Amino acid sequence: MSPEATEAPTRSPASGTQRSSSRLRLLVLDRDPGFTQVLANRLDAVGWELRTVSNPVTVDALVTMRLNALVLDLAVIGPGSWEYLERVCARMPALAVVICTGPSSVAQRVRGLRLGADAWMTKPCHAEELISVVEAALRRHRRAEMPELVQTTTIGELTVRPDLYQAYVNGQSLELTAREFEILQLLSQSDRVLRREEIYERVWGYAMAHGDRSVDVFVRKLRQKLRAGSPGWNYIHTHFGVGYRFAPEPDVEAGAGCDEHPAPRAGSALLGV
Amino acid sequence: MSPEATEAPTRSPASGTQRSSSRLRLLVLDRDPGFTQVLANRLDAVGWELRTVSNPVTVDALVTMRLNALVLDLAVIGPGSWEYLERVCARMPALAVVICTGPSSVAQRVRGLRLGADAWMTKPCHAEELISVVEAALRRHRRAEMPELVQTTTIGELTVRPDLYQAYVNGQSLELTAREFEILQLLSQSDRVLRREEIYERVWGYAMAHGDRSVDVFVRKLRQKLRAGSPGWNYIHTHFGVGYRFAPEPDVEAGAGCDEHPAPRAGSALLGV
DNA sequence: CGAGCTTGATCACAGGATCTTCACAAGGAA
DNA sequence: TTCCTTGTGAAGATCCTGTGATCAAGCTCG
Repeated sequence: MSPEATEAPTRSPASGTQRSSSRLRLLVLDRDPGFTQVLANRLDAVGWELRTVSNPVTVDALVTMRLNALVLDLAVIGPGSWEYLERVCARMPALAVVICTGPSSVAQRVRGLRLGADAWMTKPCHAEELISVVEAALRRHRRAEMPELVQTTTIGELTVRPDLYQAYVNGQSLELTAREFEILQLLSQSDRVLRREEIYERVWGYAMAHGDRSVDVFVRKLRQKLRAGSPGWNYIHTHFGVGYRFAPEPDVEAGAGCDEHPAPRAGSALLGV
Repeated sequence: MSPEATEAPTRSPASGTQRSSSRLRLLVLDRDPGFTQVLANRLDAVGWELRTVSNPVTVDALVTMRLNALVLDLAVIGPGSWEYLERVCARMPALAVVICTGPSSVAQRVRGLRLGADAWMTKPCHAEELISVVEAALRRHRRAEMPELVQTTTIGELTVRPDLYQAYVNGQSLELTAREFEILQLLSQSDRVLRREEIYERVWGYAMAHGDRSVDVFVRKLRQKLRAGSPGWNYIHTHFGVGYRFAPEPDVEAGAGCDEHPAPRAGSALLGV
């Protein structure tokens, strides 16, 4: 087989970005409690991680927060806000910055945008609109950073490389097919039991027909290849009547009595539907 | 054809490969002559290529224009403007879209942004501000594309020269056409598997139609020329069900004991939503 | 302004690789 | 035991990619 399929290239691609699949992190620098509260409620529903601060924050502090987006009221910064904005944008080019501040002149808005802000909203404004503006800005960023999101992970003897759409054991490719890889990746990313319907829907993209055994068949193929490449390990566990769970465990071949209940990870199953 | 620059294509596909050098192309769909005139004067000074149209334009027509940005007055489209906006954004994800229209409700603005617009300006507005908003939207793209080395690189026996828009082996030109070169450059710059849709979008500049085989055909032509110029090497690898990956590898033709190379397996994307 | 050449878009077909589907065996639950 | 769920193996249906050819559009050169 072709070398590339057989041996995992050594170079490490995905220079791990921090913002993996976690929730979007947004900081709001604003003093209006009412405004931030409304925003908080709305964002909570959307699932974003919101942090609100009403006093100036140093640029370095912002950096350590690993934000995805920043909503800034220039009034909070006061004089020197232009320099501040410029430094923030220069320091974190990948950060989505939305200025949300009181009445301003055209010249001011132009200046803000030229310094690196992605959008300018004038207060008072509707929370929903602000959110969609932030979303629009993030959409661009995400598109730009897509390639960075792939991160190779290693669990047990297994190495999953999304950039190559392949899994390896000791640098040896498992020769997974597209679908097999997707399922393995999905399973390896969650440490809970996944129902067949869930797996099917997330991999195939649409609802599973009643009685469809595709997932079972693929799990079998996966186990086959995993066993071949990494004998002595058990990766995919069956939860009778529920689905499958991924967790690397050395085979307790010999009489070791208790083989059961392998570490009930947090948030075990979802229980019956 | 001359080995060197097939003359930098007027504009660049989204790949931004050479976008940096060519003028930005902007289309304004608006009926206000005064407004567009002011804009024209201003943009002329900035060096952008502006085109103004006061009647609806089909999405396909927009695609052929190879735009960088679009400023749209929804009033020009009339009923069905939402669908229009949606189709435009879906078809050209890399296009910067700014809605510049009359008075609107919060709900309308939110809807527009959610459908894919990058920004929303309310008329009447200042030309200078509109320009800076368009710039802000474009900035993201360019930033994403900046990292591209306008620098010649050599991999395997292959030398890619963006400055000449051509690839060489032993100083011998491969006589690639513009599009062939763009694809080769894109592939050679990333060391991961690229899905066809991704390749298409970054080279052609808009979304790939379902079932389009263009990428395959070009890859075939590329392989042909690569094989002709650099026999004994394998550059583009197929990942069944996923796409292609670039990696120079000497052909392990002869009886080397090792088995065949049945195309590197690979998993497919994480489903594209 | 037209002939001739180049480039890019589509098709149809062939050979494989991958998925689905089945029927049956094996393992759990009651 | 008896019913239901899951593991297995295999065959046929599908889907995917490589390839060669055709056609339209754009450009160059007379």
